[in-house]
Amino acid sequence: MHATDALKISRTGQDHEARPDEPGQVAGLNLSNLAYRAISEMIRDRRLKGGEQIVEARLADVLGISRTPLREALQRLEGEGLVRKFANRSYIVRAVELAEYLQALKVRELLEGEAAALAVGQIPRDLMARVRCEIEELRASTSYHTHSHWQSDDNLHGLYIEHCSNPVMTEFIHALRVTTRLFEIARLKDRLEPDSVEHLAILAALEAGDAKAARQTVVAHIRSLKEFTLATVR
Amino acid sequence: MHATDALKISRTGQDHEARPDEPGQVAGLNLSNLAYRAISEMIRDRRLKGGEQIVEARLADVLGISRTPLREALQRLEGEGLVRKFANRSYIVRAVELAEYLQALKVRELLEGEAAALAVGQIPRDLMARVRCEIEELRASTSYHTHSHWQSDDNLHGLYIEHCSNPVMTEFIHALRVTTRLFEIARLKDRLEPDSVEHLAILAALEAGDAKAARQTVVAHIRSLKEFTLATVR
DNA sequence: AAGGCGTCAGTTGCATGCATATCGAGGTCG
DNA sequence: CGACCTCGATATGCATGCAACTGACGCCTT
Repeated sequence: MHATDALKISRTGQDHEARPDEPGQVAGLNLSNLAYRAISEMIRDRRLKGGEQIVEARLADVLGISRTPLREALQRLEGEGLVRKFANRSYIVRAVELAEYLQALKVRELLEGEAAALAVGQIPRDLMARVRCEIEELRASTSYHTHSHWQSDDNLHGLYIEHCSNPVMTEFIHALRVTTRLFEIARLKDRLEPDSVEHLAILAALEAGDAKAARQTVVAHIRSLKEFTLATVR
Repeated sequence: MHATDALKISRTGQDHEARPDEPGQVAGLNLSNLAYRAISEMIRDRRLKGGEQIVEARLADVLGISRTPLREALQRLEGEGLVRKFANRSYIVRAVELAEYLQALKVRELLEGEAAALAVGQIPRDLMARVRCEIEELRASTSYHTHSHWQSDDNLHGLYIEHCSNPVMTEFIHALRVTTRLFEIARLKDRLEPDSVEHLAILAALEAGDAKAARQTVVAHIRSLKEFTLATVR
């Protein structure tokens, strides 16, 4: 009847009896919020797959909370576009199809290109050095883990996304990247080598302080991603 | 203790677009949704001002519903960024400051320019003709109404935003336009004449099928808006 | 006079219970 | 045999009640 407690969310990190005087309430740590984060993560990790139906009572039980905060979390996710609801039916985890993926890549090309150009000269050198190390380690590694692939990807793109001096642009690019990541790329592993090469090219342009090259390498990278997808899909 | 019923939302209204199995149907007509739409409109119409605190019980009473669906609506709005909440305090209507406004305009410049170029040749001529009429009527009118100013603005920009063949781009531009509209422009009325002129220039480029000119006139229009704001602010 | 503490009103957080809508299985009638 | 109706299992929609938290005010102590 009861799900294992492993997935349950909790304010305390452990089970019962919340400690009321723990600070760190910047984000707000109520059940709605925790559920929001948990579900958000489940979707990104594909523990909830695109198109899957969400049954409130069951998910609430899995998370160990009642339906009320769960529903609030789902509404928030709907506002962000991670789930949708039709008529009076269940929530559905958003599924990104090829067409939408390509459309989002097109927009990313525009925005990320601009962000890269704007970020030139704004990025701490040690940060770039660290990301370079990460890419090289990943490339040299004998084992492959999806998670570290995505992480390195986030870190590289984050370099210019976070330092373009335009928080609105930063936010929108993040949203776009969520969309593209929801599209399940077959044979993602085959992207490791081209990703690494292209990422290093972007890094070189950023380190050289060459705005034109930064924009151009980023645009080329995103186009390469599009070509790869089109090639593997057909 | 009861508010006047004037503002209350209701299912029974003439909302007759409730086709049972229309494919695009996302809305659903439950109280959460109605509250969502009502509040969304209140924010856009500035009946709820930026920075204003939202007291759940009171707003629920005004809308004639209980707190539960109201809270769900607020969560959704938070996902969309129209309201924010700090720690365990009340929701606050989002206030867009000058800096964010300018950042959003910068992004709009990029995206709307591209959208206009993409939309060339895709827009029904009669639609363009109608928008042209509207602009000319508005310009010639002796009275000024904020609402029709915004409406004409929406219609003109909508021409290319809706017909750029990239729904993802469409959606993001819409979100950006919500952000910029939340910024209260002082002396908006003084924008009527420049808006009209610039809108007609955009229209001419679209009608002529000149993609380069379309992008350029749109970019110029948005830059003009920025200049105007900077001039009136100081 | 200044700082600590209790109290209270106002507010949000959440579980619960009941009303209502949906879907499918199986029976009925044309 | 198929269209339609019924009924029950399963879902979602929402109001309500109560617990917990917050901020303000005033009293008490020092």
